Amino acid sequence: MSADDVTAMQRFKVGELVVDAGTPILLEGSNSPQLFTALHGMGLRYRYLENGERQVISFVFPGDFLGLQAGVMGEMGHSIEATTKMTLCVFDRRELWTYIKSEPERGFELAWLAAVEEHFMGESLTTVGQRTALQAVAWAFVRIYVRLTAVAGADDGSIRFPFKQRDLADALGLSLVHTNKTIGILKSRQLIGWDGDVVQIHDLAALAKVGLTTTDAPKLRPIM
Amino acid sequence: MSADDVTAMQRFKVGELVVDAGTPILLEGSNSPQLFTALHGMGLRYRYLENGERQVISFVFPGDFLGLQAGVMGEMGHSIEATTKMTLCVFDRRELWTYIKSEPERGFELAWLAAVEEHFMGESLTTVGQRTALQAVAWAFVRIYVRLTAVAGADDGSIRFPFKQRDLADALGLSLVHTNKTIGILKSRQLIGWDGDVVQIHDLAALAKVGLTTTDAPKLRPIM
DNA sequence: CGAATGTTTGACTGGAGTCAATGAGGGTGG
DNA sequence: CCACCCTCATTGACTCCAGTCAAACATTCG
Repeated sequence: MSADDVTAMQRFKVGELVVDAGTPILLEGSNSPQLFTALHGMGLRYRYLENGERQVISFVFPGDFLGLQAGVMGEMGHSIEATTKMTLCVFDRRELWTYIKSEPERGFELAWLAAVEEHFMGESLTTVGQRTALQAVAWAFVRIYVRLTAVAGADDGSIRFPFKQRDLADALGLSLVHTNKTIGILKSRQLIGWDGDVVQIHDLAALAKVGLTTTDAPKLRPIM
Repeated sequence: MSADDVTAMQRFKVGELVVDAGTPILLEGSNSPQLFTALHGMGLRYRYLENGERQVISFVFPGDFLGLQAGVMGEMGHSIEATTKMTLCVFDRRELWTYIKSEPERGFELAWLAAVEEHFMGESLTTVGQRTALQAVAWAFVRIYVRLTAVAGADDGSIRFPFKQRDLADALGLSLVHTNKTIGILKSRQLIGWDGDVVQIHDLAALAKVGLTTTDAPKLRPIM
């Protein structure tokens, strides 16, 4: 964003919110008056099925915009919860309209955000549907690593990943047990390490090969 | 859309395009100068994996907007192909910018379109990841039936569905053989019929129950 | 020290994939 | 008109990946 954009965002901004780990931020079906940008910490987007299973839609990392669906459609299609303590930049939904009217370009940016989310979701859909557990887990680590290092910059082969194996399993549509065993395979092959909330990527290229993906960072800027 | 909106769309519209069955409309990675709205006919959104597997992202029905990602992000994340002969309403991408500037509300509508697509994709993700073949297939028929009858109106329990079992299998991430057997179960239970390109929904409520879903039509209007 | 949470392993089962073959239509050219 | 081919639907046999059940560890916490 340009300095101009930042100024506009500042006017739009209402305040900052700090939530503890485990706090629900947005609920499926809700029409929250607030929208957020994640500044620090990490979280989860998820939905529950009728049978009690949980599907993790995606992980929330710093820089992600939260509540787009509520802001645009009036209702969230999934819930969002803080996994660690999180700092959120808060926007008022009523101001969103004002914000868009101030510059037509704002509306375009909003659409761009939505399109990016859709893009990632399409990629997830492909992975969950068509790959073996080993491929899916490897794919997930590559995507997470690329996403985190793209923003944080620091690229020493390790990332902070404060999630549980249960979360990864639910994200990939795999059982906890099988996810654990699959992670074990990647560990034994010296491709990754995972201890507590630190994940180490020992061989990104090899991991990408296993996950049938590339290490390309996604396009991050609108083209207009 | 209001009459006003339609007028604005008309100015934006470049022309109509008729494509034969099997014609690629938008390709993954491409930056098409044109955007489309499907007027008649049906198609498929899909991606190919490195190993040659195809994942069908969604079916394209009349009323769907095509090329949003290319228009906003500058690159499609998936390909779109006509399954039947299709009539498309064509828009020029360069005009999209002009269109948005004409009324800030336009940008919002664009974001709304993207959010709706994302919403559906999130639902698909949940289904593909966590359900048995029987649940997934039942879910798919319910969603397709609800979507088609919501627009076409005519609701006599049967819909035109010009796709192959292969397409449905790729959409759900199932093998062709297993999809076929699963369809056989639904047929034997008198829940559906499928002959050629006509699918009959004999018992929508029961089907929804099997698919762990509801028969609710999605919200179709922005709230601002 | 128990209680709670999360990771790791093993044994067993079953749903879904793969391979393979048979039908069932629809086109087409001899 | 019919043999041939091609696509798609259907069915059976077999295999295996991943789910489920169950139990043992490892940590943290009150």
